[in-house]
Amino acid sequence: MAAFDINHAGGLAPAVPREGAGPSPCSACSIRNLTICAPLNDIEQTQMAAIVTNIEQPPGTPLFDEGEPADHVFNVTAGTIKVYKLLPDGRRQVTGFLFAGDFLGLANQDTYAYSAEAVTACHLCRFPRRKLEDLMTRFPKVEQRLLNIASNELAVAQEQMLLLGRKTAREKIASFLLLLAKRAQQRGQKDDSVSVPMSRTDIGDYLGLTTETVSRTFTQLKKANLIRLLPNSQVELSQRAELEDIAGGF
Amino acid sequence: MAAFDINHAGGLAPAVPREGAGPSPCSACSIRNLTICAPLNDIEQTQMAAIVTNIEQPPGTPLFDEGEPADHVFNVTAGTIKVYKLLPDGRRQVTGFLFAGDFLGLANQDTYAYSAEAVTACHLCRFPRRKLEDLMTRFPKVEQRLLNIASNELAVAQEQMLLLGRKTAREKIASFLLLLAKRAQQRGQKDDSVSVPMSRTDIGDYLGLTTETVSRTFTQLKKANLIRLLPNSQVELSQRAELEDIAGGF
DNA sequence: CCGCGTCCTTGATCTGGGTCAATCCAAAGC
DNA sequence: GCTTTGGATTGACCCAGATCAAGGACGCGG
Repeated sequence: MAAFDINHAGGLAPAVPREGAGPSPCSACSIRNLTICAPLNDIEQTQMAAIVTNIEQPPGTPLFDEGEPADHVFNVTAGTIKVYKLLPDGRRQVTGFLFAGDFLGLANQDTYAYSAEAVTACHLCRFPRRKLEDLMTRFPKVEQRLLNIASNELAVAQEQMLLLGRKTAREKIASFLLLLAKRAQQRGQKDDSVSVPMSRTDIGDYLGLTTETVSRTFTQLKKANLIRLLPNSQVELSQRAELEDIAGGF
Repeated sequence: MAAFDINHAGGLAPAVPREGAGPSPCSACSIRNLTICAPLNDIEQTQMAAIVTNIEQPPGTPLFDEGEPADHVFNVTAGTIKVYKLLPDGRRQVTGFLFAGDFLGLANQDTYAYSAEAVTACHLCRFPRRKLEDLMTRFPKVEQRLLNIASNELAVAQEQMLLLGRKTAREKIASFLLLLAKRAQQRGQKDDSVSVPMSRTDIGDYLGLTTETVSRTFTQLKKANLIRLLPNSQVELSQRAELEDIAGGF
C-alpha cells in the first residue's frame, strides 16, 4: 500500500482516505477522533471529504513558507511536520512539531505566519481554506472543534514560553522527551520508548539551544541512566518519574 | 466618575457599563469594537449585558490562579493585567500583558492554565463561562469572533517564542517597546511615547531576562539615543525605525 | 519636610550555554 | 570490502547575561 515507511514509529495503519473506497473515504481514517472531523456524522463527513485532497510530503520538503497566501489548511494523517519562524540572519525558532491528527494552517491573516516542512515522509489532508470556512458556517460543530483545538494550542504555547524563558537545558530536554512520549501515547503508541525523528538542530531550534548543547545534554542524561539512546532514533525513558521531576523544575 | 486613575496612559474614558444607564449599558462602551461583543447588534448586546458583571481590580491583586476552576472569562475594559506561569521554585514566565479590549480566561480544561494579576488598577467585564458558552451556541458570531481572537493570540505566542528562544536582550527590549506602542495605537492612544506601567521584574519575566539586564538594556538604548525615559513610566521611542530594525533582528 | 519602603540602577564577578574546531559514526553508494 | 557524506559527539575556550552586592531615586504616609 504505502510505498515507503511513513514513520519511524511504525505500526500505524495508513490513515489516508483512499479514493472511492466507500461512501465516505474518511470513515476508514484511524485518527479521525483526533481531528476536526471528529464531531461529524457520516453524511456531514462525506461533504467534508468532497473538499479534501490527500497529499504526500517527502522528508525535508516545504509545505508552505511564512508570508505565502494562506489558501489551505491541513490535517496531518501520518509522519512528522515542523513549523518554524526565521529571523533575517537565519536564526530559527521551531514553534512546534506536528504528528498524525494535528491540525495546521490556522491563520487570521491572509498569509501564513510561519513556515512548515516535513521532517519525515508525511501524508496530509488538504482543505481549501475558503471552502472549509463555508463548511464551518454550515457545521458550527466544526468551528467549535477548531476553537477547542486553538485554545489547546494556546495552552501548549504558554507552556513552551515557560520552557524557553525559564528552564535550563537539562529541564528543556527532559520536557521535550516527555512531550514526545505524551503525544505518542495520545496516538496510541507504545510508551516504553519514544521515536525522536527530528535532527539535533531541529530540537535545538525548538528548545532555544544549539545542537552541541542538545547533544551534550542527551549524553549527560544517558550517563545519569535516565535515558538510553537506541537505534533508529528511538529513546528509552528509563526513569520516567525522575525525568518528570527534572522537566517540572523540581 | 471613576474614583481613581485607571491607567497611566490616561485620557481613556471609563469604558465600563454603568448600571441602568440605558437600554444596553454596553452601548456606551468605548472599546466595544475591540472585544467579543463587536459583532453583536443592540438586542443581542443586551442579552450579553444580562450575564455580565463589572468588576474592579486594584493594582497587585490576583484575578485568579493557575489550577483554580475556570468558572469565568473576562474582558479588560481599563488597566493592565499580567498573566503568568510559575515553576515550583518560583521562577516565573509572564506569558502576556493584557490591556483594554483584551479577552482573558479561555480554557478548554476546567481549570485555568495560568495565573492572572492586575498590574495597574483595572476594570473588567466578567462572564460566567457556562452562560457565555450557552450564548455562543445562540450567537455563532461570538464563537467566530472568539476563534479569531484565539488564532490571533496563537500568532502572537509564536512571535513570542521566537523572541524567547532566539533574540538577544537588546532585541527583546526593542521588540517589547514596539509591541507596547502597537497595542497602545490599537487602542487609539498617542504614539509619541509609550506607557510602561509594569515593573522591571515583570518585564524580565516576560522576556526571559533578569531585572538587572532589563535595566542595563534600557540605559544602553537610552545612551544610544534610541529611547528617552520620561516621568510616570513613559518611554519615548525617539528612533522608531532603528528600533524596528533591532527588534526584527537586522 | 522627613523617613521609609520599594523599585531601579550600576558595578564586580561568575557561569551556563554558545562558539569554534576536530573527530566520530552510520547509512548509502560504488 | 572501501569511500563518501551528513549528522552527532566531544573538547577547548569564550561571552552574554546571571548573580551577588551596593547605592540611588522616587513616591507616599505621617
